[in-house]
Amino acid sequence: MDIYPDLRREKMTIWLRTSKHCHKVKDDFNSVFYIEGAVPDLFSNLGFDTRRVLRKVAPGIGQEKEVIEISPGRTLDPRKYMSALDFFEGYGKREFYNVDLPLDHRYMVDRGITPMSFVEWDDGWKNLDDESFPALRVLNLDVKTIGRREMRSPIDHLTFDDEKISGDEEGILEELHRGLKRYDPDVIITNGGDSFIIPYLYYRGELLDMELDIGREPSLHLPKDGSSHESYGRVIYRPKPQMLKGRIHIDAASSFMYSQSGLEGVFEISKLAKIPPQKMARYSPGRAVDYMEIEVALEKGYIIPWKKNMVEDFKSLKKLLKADRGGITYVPKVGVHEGVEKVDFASMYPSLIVRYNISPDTIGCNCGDDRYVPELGYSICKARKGLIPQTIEPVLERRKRYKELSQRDDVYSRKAKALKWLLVTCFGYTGYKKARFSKIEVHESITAYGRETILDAAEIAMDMGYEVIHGIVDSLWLKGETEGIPIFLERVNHATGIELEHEGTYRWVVFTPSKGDRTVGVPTRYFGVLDDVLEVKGLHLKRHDTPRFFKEVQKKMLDRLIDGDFDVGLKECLEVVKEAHVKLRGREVCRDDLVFTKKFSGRSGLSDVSAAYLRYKDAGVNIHPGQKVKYVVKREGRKEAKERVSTEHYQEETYDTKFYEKYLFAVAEEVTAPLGWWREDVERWVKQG
DNA sequence: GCAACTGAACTACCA
DNA sequence: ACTGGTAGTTCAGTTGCG
Repeated sequence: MDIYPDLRREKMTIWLRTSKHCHKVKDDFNSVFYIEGAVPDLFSNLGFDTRRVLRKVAPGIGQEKEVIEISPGRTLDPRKYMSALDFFEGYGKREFYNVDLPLDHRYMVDRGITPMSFVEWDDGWKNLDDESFPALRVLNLDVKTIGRREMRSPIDHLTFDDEKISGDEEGILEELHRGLKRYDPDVIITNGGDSFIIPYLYYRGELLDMELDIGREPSLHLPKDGSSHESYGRVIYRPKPQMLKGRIHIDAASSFMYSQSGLEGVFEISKLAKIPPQKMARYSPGRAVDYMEIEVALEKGYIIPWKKNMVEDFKSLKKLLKADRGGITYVPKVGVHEGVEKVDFASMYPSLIVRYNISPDTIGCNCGDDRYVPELGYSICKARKGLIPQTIEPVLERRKRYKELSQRDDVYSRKAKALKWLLVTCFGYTGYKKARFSKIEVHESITAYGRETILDAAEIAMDMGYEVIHGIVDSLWLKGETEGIPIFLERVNHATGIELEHEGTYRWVVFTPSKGDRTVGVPTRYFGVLDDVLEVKGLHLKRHDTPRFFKEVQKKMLDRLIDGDFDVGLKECLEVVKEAHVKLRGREVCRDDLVFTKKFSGRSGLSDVSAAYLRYKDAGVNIHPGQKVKYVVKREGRKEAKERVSTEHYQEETYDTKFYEKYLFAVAEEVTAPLGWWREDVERWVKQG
């Protein structure tokens, strides 16, 4: 169930679930690795077996290379020895291979087992090859504190699934202990367990001198800050993971996969990528892609060089020099369109990767049996299947199967969604400079084929008499007959080899104008009624930083337009704005409905966000870069944080009506402008009428 | 000395 | 620690005017 290397005893620990009990087994794993050059004394002194071998280096095209294979004969993390070697010999003196591969993953690859699967253990593994997941007991655990959610506040009550546990603190914790013993859950789901709940419960237990085990074995859960890191100018905050032993703790608040695709999604990816579920819950889809590519590389007999950390990050300079282009974006025609069809390519980039065999080990091959990438002219091998296509192809097939099954069973739609994230990320990963098998030419080639594919589709559409209203990357908006779409799809599928799908028919669709040039449409902001369902993209309503009040105003406005009568609908929209305006002016809006939620990067100078950060700090709450802050604007532009914004820690009800009024008209304009009513028109109407 | 302008920084969404 | 493309707001420094 959960597998981790126990380095002290140098064994792998595996948790197994039978119908009745949970068992722990231990196994040895010889973590073989490779180095360049002569055998260092260090390794012979340690008693490691060494021999010279020939191996291919991933993800290269090239010949085999002579390296030394080192067999420690036991479970150990080779990286420890690498740093020792670096210390004696000087940094970067030789290449290392297979040293930074996750041990639990390697173990499973080696033994042919996967997490969340049926196996037999008899001092060795037998995989029983069953696609279903075992039945596990799942517990939802939550805690409510007396006062603020912090370590020093006592427990008010616990929620143990639907059961509320209250009373004095000692009683509550004893009841929790008994509950865990009795129910013996395999999975514990929390919301904020990493950042708070788990270390908090252990801390409260400690204060009362009580023994508390939330896992099946004791483990340490000290309260500790998480870490912030930066990627492509974005700061991301991760709380310290609180991993249980023998149980799977999933914190919904720090699990992208769980929030996107539920428990089944996490298990699905865990199984596919051979990552213990407790870890997978906290990993990004990119990590899963990395693991899957490692497995394929190992299967192909490659040795994998150690990807050391990049030394410098010349981001701006690199960006300037970079010729890499992304997907196609059209400039849509502003305003209302009727009789529009939406079509899009199913998993376009992954399908292109497979169809054209785009991979770091196939590009620039020039073996004679290759094809050439449009615009760029790179050669790609047709003869040998590449590492990336080999990784993706089964995922594509599996997702297709799940999508078909998802009509009948929600479980499959969740699994399909998890796989979708894997596929999307797989493309991004090819252009990510820190990724193990990234290669910029691969990324360029995928987008080049992508542009060619959608342009082909647009051309076929125009040949068939459709007007191309809009297009982004892999989607097209076409004005014309619904009846012709099936034939159109067929022609495109035939011409491009990538599956185009009919997303639906719009009753109407509206593209919003750019603020800079009111005659020009914006590619990623539109709304409409697609197959009788309101579809909204990119508007304030869809932004998580928009205060609730304005989301509701915009939603109400859009609801008035659904039936497609824009004369009546527009007037009703204006009424909605007017009502909201009166409320704002009269200070009748609840403070909580005016809260902005924005990410604090730690860089911004004198901004609302940094003012909010200062106010959190004053209240004794330290916000890390990458975390979000919530605030209400008290007085726009003031220098003093206290004057400028308020946060939840203070009883301050006041807000800047002028500022929020402006915001209201910006939100309203987004809906009315494409219908001919600009901000000043709305403002005039609201204030006079 | 202050308003107006401008570019960089920041935050967010779409595919 | 996935990508490029894009919008729109705000910050902070510079320019222009009186």
